Amino acid sequence: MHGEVSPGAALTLRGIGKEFQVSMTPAREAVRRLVAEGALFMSSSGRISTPELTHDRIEELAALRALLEVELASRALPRAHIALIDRLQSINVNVAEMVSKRNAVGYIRSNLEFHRTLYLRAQAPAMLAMAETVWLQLGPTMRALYGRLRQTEPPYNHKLIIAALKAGDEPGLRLAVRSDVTQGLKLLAG
Amino acid sequence: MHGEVSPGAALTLRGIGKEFQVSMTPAREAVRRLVAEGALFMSSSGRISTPELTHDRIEELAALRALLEVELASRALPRAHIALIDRLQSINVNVAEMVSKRNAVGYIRSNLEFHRTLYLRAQAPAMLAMAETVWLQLGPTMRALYGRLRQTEPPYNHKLIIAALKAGDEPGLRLAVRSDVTQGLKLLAG
DNA sequence: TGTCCGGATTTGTGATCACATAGAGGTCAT
DNA sequence: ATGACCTCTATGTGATCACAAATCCGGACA
Repeated sequence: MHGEVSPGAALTLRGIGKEFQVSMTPAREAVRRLVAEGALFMSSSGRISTPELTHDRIEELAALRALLEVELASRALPRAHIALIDRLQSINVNVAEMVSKRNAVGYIRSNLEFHRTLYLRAQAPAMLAMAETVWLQLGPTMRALYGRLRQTEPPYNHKLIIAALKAGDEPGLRLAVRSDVTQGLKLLAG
Repeated sequence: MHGEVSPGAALTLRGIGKEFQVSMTPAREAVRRLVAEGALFMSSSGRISTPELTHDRIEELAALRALLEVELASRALPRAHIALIDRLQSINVNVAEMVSKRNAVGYIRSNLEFHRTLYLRAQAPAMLAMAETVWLQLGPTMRALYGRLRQTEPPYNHKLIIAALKAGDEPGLRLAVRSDVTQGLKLLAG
């Protein structure tokens, strides 16, 4: 999810087992789960690798993010008190810091933390789980994306999101979330 | 997915293995996958059962269905040729037949086939997979729902869907799909 | 009659093994 | 130099086992 693994990287059950000091069995179960969630790809012969997404697939996943996350944000809005907004702002400082440090994994991690913190307020666990599944599928690809980020791109859309939350502006919030989710991925899919 | 198993039913790895003439290992992997997809519930001690959904969760899953399936239908609309519509109508005959026979599993199966056939045209595999995951989560609960169906409820919304497809009427299609997806589950969640 | 305790049984977990097959890498003929 | 072929290693699969823990079922007791 955090882009620590490159797209197309090959994995083996024995290798995973060794890495985490367990036998093949737990490694297999973890892999099966991740395959079910779309986080890993299993070839017809059973070989395991990180998926290499086509442009079409990236666009589709971006559309899914927009669909789900706009709804989650919208549901979180009426419950977003000042404490939440403060917390989002503090996470946003981290995001900016990671951008300036050009730390791709840190950027993705804190960016997703920003979104998750907001969506947790939506009280919609199944919907949040689906959004996280999409993040998982995009993980390896996102890293490739943020490698191309301009040097010190500020999380501008995040500021729009916070402003809309403060103002209780639902249309504005929906638009800001949609932009935030879509813009980076659009660049990559193009 | 088809409601063949009741909500809250307990399953064991050895039992599943015996049922399908395999050892525990493949049963475990299948179960892990289904747990990952939300189709099965695993207690903190690892016991496996079909989930018993709360009303809130049912409402949330219904909202997810609406969100995803409206989008899928909308994307399928421009590609819906007459052959597809014919096929939907023939599936719809099956749906009506299952309703009149009060065959719950058959009803669910053919109803989902109707939706899947339409959504396949959307050319959005990730989105369809997510919709199917929701169906999977609702499976056991849906059966309980359709047990309460009125005797010969015709698939009225399906006819609206077909009419909207024929007319190329996107707003009408979105509304019809939303109603079809929501109405039954609303009854159950209430 | 209801409650609590204790042993027997069920159940999931992780490890290990034999096996079939897919890839990788080298060899040889053209 | 290139492509076909072949061998050998790497890899996933399914089965089985030992083990720990949870659950269940009786019985004893209040």
